[in-house]
This record gives sequence, C-alpha cells and structure tokens, in this order.
Amino acid sequence: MTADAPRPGRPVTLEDVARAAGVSRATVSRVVNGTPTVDPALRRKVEDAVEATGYVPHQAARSLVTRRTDSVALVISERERRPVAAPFVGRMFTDPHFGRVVGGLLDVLRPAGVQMLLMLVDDEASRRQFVSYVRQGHVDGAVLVSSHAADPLPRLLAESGLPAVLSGRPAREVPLPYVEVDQRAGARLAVAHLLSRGRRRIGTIAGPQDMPAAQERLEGFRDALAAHGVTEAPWAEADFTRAGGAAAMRRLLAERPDLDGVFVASDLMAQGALQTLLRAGVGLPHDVSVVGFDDSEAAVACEPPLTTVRQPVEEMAAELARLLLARISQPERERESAPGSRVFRPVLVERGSA
Amino acid sequence: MTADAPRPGRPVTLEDVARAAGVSRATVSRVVNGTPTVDPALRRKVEDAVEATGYVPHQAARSLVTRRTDSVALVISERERRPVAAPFVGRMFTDPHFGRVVGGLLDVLRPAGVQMLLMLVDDEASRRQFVSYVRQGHVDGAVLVSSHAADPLPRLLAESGLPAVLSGRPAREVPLPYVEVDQRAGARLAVAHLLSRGRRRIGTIAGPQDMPAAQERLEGFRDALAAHGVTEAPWAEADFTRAGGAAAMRRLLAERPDLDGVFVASDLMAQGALQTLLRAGVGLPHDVSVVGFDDSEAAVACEPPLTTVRQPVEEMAAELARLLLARISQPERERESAPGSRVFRPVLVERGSA
DNA sequence: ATGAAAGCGCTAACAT
DNA sequence: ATGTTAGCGCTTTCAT
Repeated sequence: MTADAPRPGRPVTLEDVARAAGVSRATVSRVVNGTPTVDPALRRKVEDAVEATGYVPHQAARSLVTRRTDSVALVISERERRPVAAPFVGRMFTDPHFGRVVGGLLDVLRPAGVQMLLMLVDDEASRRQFVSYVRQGHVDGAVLVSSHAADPLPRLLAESGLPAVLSGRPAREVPLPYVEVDQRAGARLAVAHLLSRGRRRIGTIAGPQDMPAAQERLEGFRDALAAHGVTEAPWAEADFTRAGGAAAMRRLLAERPDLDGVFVASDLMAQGALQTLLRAGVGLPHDVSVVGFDDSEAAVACEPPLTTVRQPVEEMAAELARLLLARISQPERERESAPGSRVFRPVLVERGSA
Repeated sequence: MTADAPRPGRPVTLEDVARAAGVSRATVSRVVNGTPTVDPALRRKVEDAVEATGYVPHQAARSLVTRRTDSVALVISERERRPVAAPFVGRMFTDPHFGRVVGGLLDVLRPAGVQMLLMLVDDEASRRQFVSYVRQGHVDGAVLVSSHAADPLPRLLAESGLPAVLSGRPAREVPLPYVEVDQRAGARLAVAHLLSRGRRRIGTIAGPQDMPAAQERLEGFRDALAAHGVTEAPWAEADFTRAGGAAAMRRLLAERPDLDGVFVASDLMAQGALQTLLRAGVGLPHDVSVVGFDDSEAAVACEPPLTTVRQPVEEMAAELARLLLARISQPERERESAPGSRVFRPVLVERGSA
C-alpha cells in the first residue's frame, strides 16, 4: 500500500486535483483515463497531484455518464427453494464445481478490472429483483449458471439485451453463446475405458434428466454401448449429489447384482456410489469398475481414487469470461457475429477405481 | 415477470414518469422511495405511470446523491498466489466451507436488497485494487475472510473507515467485530469424546499455526488432555486440505504407530487422514478413532462417516451479514457501541469414525 | 493540447 | 402535500 494522503473530511474530487495541479477538470479526467493527447509535462503535474491528494475516481459519477459499471453478474439460477428453509444453501454453492467456476472467471475478470457480483435466483421474487437489477444498468453483463431445463432465465436474459453468456448449453435454444465440455464424447471415453478393462455388464448413474448435460452423458453412454452391440443397459437417475449417487447405486445393485462396471455422471455421485459399493462388500476395482465425470477434488478424495472424465472447468470458466468481455465491448449490432459457443474436449484420467 | 413495456430506444427516466403522471420529478421520487407523505390519489397515478413506462431507477444516479450503493463486498484474502499459475483457483474457493459462507450471507443480504460482490485479494496488486475500490465508495461495507495471520487487510480495512466485519477472529487485534465458533470448546468436545471411547494414546492434526482458529483448536486439544493428566501428545501440522491431512497422518503414524485416537482440526484434513489410515490397514473406528471439525459435506462423504465437531457455518455467516448491515445503517459515531463480536457454541456430531 | 460548459438521472433541501 | 431548484462528480462535446 502506498502511503495514502490523510483522509480529509470531504472526499477528494476531480475538482480538487485540478486545483492542486493548476489545470482544468477536463485535463485531469484525460490523464486519469489515459487519453494520449496530453502534454507530458502537464501529465506529470496531474499525476503528482493525484498522488498528493489521494484522489480516486467516484464510480457512480463515472457510470452516470459512461453508462458502464465495469462489473458483471455471476447468476446462479436454481430451482425454487424448499418452502421451510432454515439457513438455506443452494446445492450449487456446496458443490466444489462452483468454486472452480468462480476461480476461472476471476482469473480473467480481475486483470480486466471487472468486478463480479454474485446473484442467486431461486424464486419469482429473486427473479424480479434480478431482472430489475439488470435493467437498472448496474452490471455490464452476466454469466448465467442455470441448473434446470424449465428455467426461464436464459431466455429472459437474452431478451433483456444485456450481454450474457451461459455456462452449459441451455435446454431450449437461446441466442446466447455458451461454453461446455463435449458431454457425449466424455461418456464415450468412460465406456471405452470400462470395455478396455474387460467389463461387459455395464450400468450408469445418470444426472437429472431435465438437464441437457445429464441427458447427453446418458445418450453418449448408450451410443458407445450400442456401437459395441449392447442395446440395453441398466441405469438409475440421481441429482448430482453424493447422497443421490449412493442411493442410485443401491437401486442399480438391487436390480443387477452382477454389474461389473458403472459410469457415474459426476464425481460427487460417484463418491456416493463408491460408498454404497464398499458397504455392500464389493471389491473395487476388482469386482466392479467405476468411472466418474468432472475430475474434481471429490475424485481424489475417493477411496480408491476415482478414474474419471476430466472437464477443464477453470479453463472453461475463463473462456466464458473472455466471451462475455468480448460481447460487452462490442457494439450491439455486431453482437450477432460475435465469437460463438465453445465446446471443450474431455480427457480420461486414470486412477484406481477402473 | 410482469409484462414489461416495450423497450424504448432511450431509457426511461424519472422525468418521463413525471410527465406521464402529470406531476413533478420530486413526487415520483417520493413514490418510488416510499416516502409516506404522498397523496394516495397521486401515488396511484404515479404507480400507474411507472408501470406503463416500465421505469426502473438508475442506480448510478441514485448512488451519486445518496452515497449508498446497496451492495457489499465479500473479500477473500489469501496468501500470495503461486508464481506460475495456470488457471488459478484459490484454496478457499474449492473448500466447501466457502460455499456455505456464501449461502449464509446471501440468506440475509438478499431479503435486504443488498448485492454481494466477490473480491479475491491475493497479492499487492489486487490489494491496491481493493483498497482503491473501497475508497471509490463502490460498496457500503465488506465481509472479510482472511486466511493467514500476517494479512494486512483486516487492519487496512479497519483504518479505511468502511463498515466491515470479519469471518473469524483476526490474528492481531483489530477494531472490527467478528463471528466465530468457540474453537477451544470444540477441541475439548472432540477430546472428551475420544476419551469417552476409551482412547488414551491420542494425537492431533492441527491446521496452519499462523491461523488463530488453528492455534486455538490445538490449544483446546492440549488443555483438554492436560486436564486429564496427559501433558504431551503427538501432533502434526497441515494446511487444512485433504492432501495435507493425509500426509500429516502418515507422519503421525510413523512417529506413533500405537496411536488409538486422533483429533483432526478440519473435516477435509480428516478425510485425508482416513485415507491414510485405511491404506495402512488400520481398522476404523476399531483400531483408531478419528474426530474431525466443521461438520461439512466432507464428513458425510467419509468412509466411515466422520464423527465431528459441528460449526454452524451458515448461521454464523448470516449473523455476520446482520452485523454488517447494522453497522452500515449506523452513524459513524455510534459505531463504537455497535453490536460486538459473536462466538458460537460448537456441538459434537457422532457418526461412525469415533 | 487545453478549457469551458453542458449535462448524465437522481435526491434532498427549501419554499410554498 | 407538492413543486422548484441545486447540486452529487464525472465525461465529453465544442471552442479555442
């Protein structure tokens, strides 16, 4: 921290700096904003005055005229919260995935001097609040993480005209770019690995089938098996949580006790599945091979460590931020031809579970 | 969503509403801000005009005069980032603890109409950016989550005069209220449980000893043991990560192969410790009992599930938000006598590991 | 290259 | 109870 000038009673304004430097407000403004057409000598003077006074531009005043806020919203859209909520925590927040997304976004946003607001939208009231917020022009753009297919927010956001990008392909087509991993390819990778391990009685624990990502992982799983001549495979649906995965594994096991391989559509669920398997006395990976999806902390926390499909979450989030920044600095008319969605390639990470 | 008026080319201002309603700007402002002294008939008229025009107040214009932004910063202060950082993710973000804090804060902030900015401070540059941001008056207050003792931010924040609160007691005294759990009491709970299980050769895996929370948990552990006549107990230090916990457990085990109980200062580390124990062929909880700290998702994800010291993170975060809101709406002079720090009582949650 | 001046949209005295 | 008016601090024409 540089030694700040003693905090005056009244905050320092452009006016003060101008007076101190003996120039006009306009010149100070130019220097502060890096306009090139300023006499070097004057520039020095102004810079000294800024330093001496401890001047910092007032954001609201600036926004009022520039109509930019240099901030974006990270919007977490979740299904309606439970009616009686003791302190409530969205599922998203407790998912380690969320933290990785935040980290990736901040990696790009911070160097660009763009702040990030965290908004949770999970009911009609908060949706109104959000839309109103957007219309107030309080943010320059938004990153939307939507967790269910029926979510009206992607469309709402697209219609608002605010620059926005989506984490994950939306359920219904929406004129907004998104970033995601090739879900089908990921599932295929998992199945191929299971097959290469000699597994033939393969099942899957899928994510919520109202989410595109979950659907595609299931489809990819089926396609890969079909290509290998297997037209029917047992599966159970869960909600992307560890507990859900554990329960699904119990159902799967009850239905097909002879299972020798399972593809679980998320590491968190796989962690639960592993618990179930362990308690059922199933040898891992000897009796049953398990492949997860994500390559999150959870994968390494598993016992045995999880063989899984890696999704470069941080890089994807960073790309999302870049996409958004690009859209923001684009005149609205050009936005049609803006850089489009990006699909990342998944990679299999081999550990102990398969 | 109410049907919005067609988006006009020019954004709707107070002026427009005033004209439409046939009143002055001041009256519209009063209605919008809920000033009671407005004729009901006029109020109706204005409300209709607002609805008809789709008016939404411009935040920047409002802030410029009120000097309030209705937003606060959640500041994550971490140690310097590693020099060569591929997409970087702060440790904090991947810790499930973080998500719970966010959830708890939002629980209080959202109903109050207060937005939350997420700021990561992890080097000199971002610290400058942050201090400057604060001085720009872009937020009304800040919640600081600081992860190491040498952190200059708590003091910096206190000196800035911005209303602020701390998650966790700061290493060095700072005139800012904080919220935390009674760390010593928690550690005592853990030790008492271990003793009640007949364990006598008890060790601990402590957190980073430059963090007050970690220090106190270690001290509480020692006190409890001392009260029981045990004056020396083996311990290892780790960094609150799973991997760190696993490594610490290896060291502890090498040093004292006859250990029969261990208190691990966080669930995440305990998860790692359990892995180490399992791989060493130690029976849980038969041979060794383990008690964690936090009661996070990680505790339930463990095999066997972790007996742990519950920390009401969400409630604590909510309290933090309330404390901050209270300070914000307080004239600066009264802030001395503001509601002070709050210490929550921990509870032991019994599961399978001890 | 620099300065003067006109707002950006809103709230808060103040006057009525 | 309502309207009038004076800014809040900044950027940005428009002159010079």
